[in-house]
Amino acid sequence: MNSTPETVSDLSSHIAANIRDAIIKGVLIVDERLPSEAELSAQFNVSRATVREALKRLAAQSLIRTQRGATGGAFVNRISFEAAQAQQITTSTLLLSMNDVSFETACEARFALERACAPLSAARRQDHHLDAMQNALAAQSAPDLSDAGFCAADVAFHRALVDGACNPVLSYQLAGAVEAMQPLMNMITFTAWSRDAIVARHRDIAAAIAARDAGAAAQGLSLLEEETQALARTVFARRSKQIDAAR
Amino acid sequence: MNSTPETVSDLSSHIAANIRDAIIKGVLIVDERLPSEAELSAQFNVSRATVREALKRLAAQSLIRTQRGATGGAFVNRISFEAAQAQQITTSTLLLSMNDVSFETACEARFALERACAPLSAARRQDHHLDAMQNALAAQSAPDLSDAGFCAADVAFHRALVDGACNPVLSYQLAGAVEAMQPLMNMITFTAWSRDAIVARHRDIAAAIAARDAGAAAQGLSLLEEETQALARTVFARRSKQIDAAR
DNA sequence: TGCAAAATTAATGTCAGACAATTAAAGTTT
DNA sequence: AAACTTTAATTGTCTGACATTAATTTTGCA
Repeated sequence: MNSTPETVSDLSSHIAANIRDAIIKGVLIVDERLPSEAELSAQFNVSRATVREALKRLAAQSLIRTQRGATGGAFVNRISFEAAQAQQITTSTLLLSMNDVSFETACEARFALERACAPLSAARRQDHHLDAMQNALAAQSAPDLSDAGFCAADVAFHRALVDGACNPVLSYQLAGAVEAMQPLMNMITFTAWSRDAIVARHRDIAAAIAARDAGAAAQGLSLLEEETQALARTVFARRSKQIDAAR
Repeated sequence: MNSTPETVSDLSSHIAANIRDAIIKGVLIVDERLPSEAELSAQFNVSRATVREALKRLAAQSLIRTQRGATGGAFVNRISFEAAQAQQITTSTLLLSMNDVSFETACEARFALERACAPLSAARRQDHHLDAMQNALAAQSAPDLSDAGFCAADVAFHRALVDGACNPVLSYQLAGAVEAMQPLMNMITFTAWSRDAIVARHRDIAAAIAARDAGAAAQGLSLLEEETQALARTVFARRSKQIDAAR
């Protein structure tokens, strides 16, 4: 129930934490208008500039939005899954790149989570999820596709798979895991041969989901994980050998 | 690779987005010092107050930290798993409470994700993970424990289970799912009988993890999910009946 | 009267300049 | 050499002003 500690002796942090807690506890409800900056500065006995810095902090977390004009002000924001996802992707991406998380670790986490979606997706997927998977497959099979394009289609495929579970919470959580992997995936150069292997796995997985076969889908994901890990090992091994040779 | 759109015509948003992109793209690296506020205001041709609002936005996302004093300034922050988790928990919690996500949906997502950790946890758990689970179990078995205390111990148990997978990315992702459920769980009043049932399941799961039996752990989690869902249905049904009666 | 234009008002967004607080480094004294 | 003092750089805060935006009210005219 407690939010970020924020024990720092910053007035603006303190005020931001104060308002944030009120929002989390439900004292301030969605679309409710906060007091104006002038009123807040009087309430907290600080200058307007300090209040504004606090409000900007909250705006950065999508907790509030502001409107100008006579009836404007700061309003408690209803966090959308979309906005939350965007934030989570930014955070997850930086987390992976800054903390030297190995490809192996990130990949393992991603596929473990995705396998968790497989049974639900097999049970509930709609036709449009299958269509989205087929479209992604078609895109991936296109010749003369850049590596970035291949990765983008890859993400689209897996997001369709996850969305098939028809559980927005699951989709939200997985978006972070899948998208944050992209910079790591982009480090890999996909040969024509490895692309074929991936597409073949995807085809199996799509068929399993279409046939509502949860076991086959999970197995397809496990195979794909193994192949992806093996591919990454090969690429990184070759790269480090080149580095050694260059010395 | 793109961050939050932020097409709004706010100078401070614009500047924040600018610096954020530089961090994401790696133009600014960890622990690098940004130009001073005075320099930034000169560079972007805005006042210092505007620059400060931009920096506060970034600080709210843990992208930078600031230090006062002669050699102080704003520094690119290495996002820690801990800080990222705290943010994610705040966001996830609000997401669930503001978007009227049903208990059922959230619960389903949580257990699906947890089952994904079970095989890894069974394979890799260390003794201290088992100890943490046993401690949580003991806490949950204590008589005269408040519902909030019971829920807190519940969270501790499941986090130990997840941490057993020894994959920081998984732990990070799951923390959001597990902790964000707490406010929903707190809506439930646990009878002595239902507590016993939950503790019994936990005991099974802990034993399965200790025995490195992935299948049994997953099965235990599935049973626990069923019972939790059933319990929630009962509680909510009784509550809505009371509301009807009060009319 | 009815309606369009103009004025008013209340709010956020931005600016400029000042001072306080903090901290590291340089200088001074013992 | 060690302890103290000064200095300089930087963030944190305050004040007051003006710009911009947008809803509301008033005014003017047909």
